Amino acid sequence: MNLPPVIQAFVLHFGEMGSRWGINRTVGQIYALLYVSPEPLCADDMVDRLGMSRSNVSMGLKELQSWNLVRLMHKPDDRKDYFTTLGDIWQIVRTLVEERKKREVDPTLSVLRELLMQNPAMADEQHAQDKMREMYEMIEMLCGWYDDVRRLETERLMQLLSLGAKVQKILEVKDRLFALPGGRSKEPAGKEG
Amino acid sequence: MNLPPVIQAFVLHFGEMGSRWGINRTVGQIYALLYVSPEPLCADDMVDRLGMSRSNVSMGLKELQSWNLVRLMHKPDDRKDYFTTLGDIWQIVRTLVEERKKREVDPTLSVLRELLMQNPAMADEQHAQDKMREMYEMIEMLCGWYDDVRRLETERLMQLLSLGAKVQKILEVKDRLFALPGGRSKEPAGKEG
DNA sequence: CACATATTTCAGAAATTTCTGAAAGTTGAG
DNA sequence: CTCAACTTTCAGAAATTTCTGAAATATGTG
Repeated sequence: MNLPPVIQAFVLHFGEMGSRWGINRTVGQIYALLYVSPEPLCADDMVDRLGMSRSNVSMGLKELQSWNLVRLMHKPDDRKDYFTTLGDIWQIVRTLVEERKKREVDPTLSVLRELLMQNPAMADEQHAQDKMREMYEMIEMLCGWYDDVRRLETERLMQLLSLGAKVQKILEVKDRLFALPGGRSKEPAGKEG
Repeated sequence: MNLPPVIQAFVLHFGEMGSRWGINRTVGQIYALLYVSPEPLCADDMVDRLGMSRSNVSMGLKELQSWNLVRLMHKPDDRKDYFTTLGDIWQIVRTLVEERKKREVDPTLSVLRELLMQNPAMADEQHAQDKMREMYEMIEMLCGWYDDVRRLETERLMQLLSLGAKVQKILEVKDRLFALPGGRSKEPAGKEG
C-alpha cells in the first residue's frame, strides 16, 4: 500500500469491517479510499495506492456500481474512467440501507410469505409458522417505519434522531391532551390519521 | 437434512442470509432451527435434523452463546445440554443490534477517534480527516438515538415505529406552539430538555 | 481499418473459511 | 477411582471465496 498513514489505517479498518458484514475486503478498501479522496480516482490510482491487481480493482468497482455506491466520471481529454462516492455520509447510509433491503430483506419477506401459505402437516410445522409470522410482522413493521423516515430530508431526520426517545414524552403529552373519557387514549398509535 | 419441508426451507434461507451478513451458514441454520422449535434441542437433535457433524454443531453453539443468542438448559435426569433461543423476536433483534454495536461500531468509533487525533501531514490527510469526522459524527448521532430507544419497552417501541414520520408532524405542531417572536423556533431540536 | 489506450472477463492459483473425525477433556454415578 | 455419557478441541481436509495474469473486448483517433 502506498498511502499516508492516517488514510491507510482508515482503509484497512474498513476493509476488515466490510468483510465482517459480508462485503469483500478489497471492495471495502476501494470504497474507503474513494470516500476520503478529495478528487475522483481512476483504476490505476487505486492499483498504485492499494497494491492490488488491476483486475481486482475492476471487479470491485463493478460491484460498487451495482450497489449504487460509486459514480463514474470522465475528465476532458482523458479516456480513463474516474470514480467518486456520491453524496454525503447520510446519503451513503441511505443507499446502503436501501440496497440491503432490496437484496436481503425483501426476498426474506417473500420467502416468509410463501412459507406461511403452506398447510402445516404437523404440530411442529404449525408452531414454526407461528414463529415465522411473528418474525414477518416485525420485519413489516420495521419496513413501514423505514419507508416513512427515508422520505425525510436529512435535516429533519437528524432532528428526529437527536430527539431520541423524547418523542415518547411528546406522545404522552398528546395522549393526555386528546384522552377521551372512555379510555380510548390507550389504543396503540396507528399509521392512519 | 431431516426436517419438515416448511422448516427446512426456513432453515436454509436463514443459513443463506447469515452468510451474507458475515455469519457462518451453519450457525445461521442452527439458530433458525432453534428459533422455530417448540422445545429446547440438544446437540444430537441438531446433528440429526441439520445433517452436520457433531463438532460443527458444538462450535456453532459456542458461537451463538458468545452472542447471547442462545440459552443453555438442562432437563431433570438428563446430562445433555439443551438449547433455546431467548425472548421474542424483538428481544432477539435487540440482542443482535447490541452485540454488533459492541463488536463493530464501538471499535470503529475508537479507530476514528484515534485517527482524528493525528496531525495531518499533507492536504490529502487533512481532507480525509474531515470526511472521517463527518462519519464519526453520524455514527455518534445514530448511537445516541439507539441508546435512547433501546430503553423503551417493546410496546412503546412499536408505537413509535407505527408512527413513523408522523412524529415529524407532531414536532411541527410543537414548534409552532412554542415559537418565540425572535424566530428561535428554527433551532434544531437538541437532546437537552 | 490499424493502432493505442483502457476496461472486462475468466480460468486457475492463492487465501481464507468452514467442516470433520479423532482424540482429549469434563462430569456425575457407582 | 473407573466408567459411561457427553462436550470440546484441533489439525488437517474440503469447500468457498478472493485474487491474479493473460487474453479478449471495447473505444476513440487518425
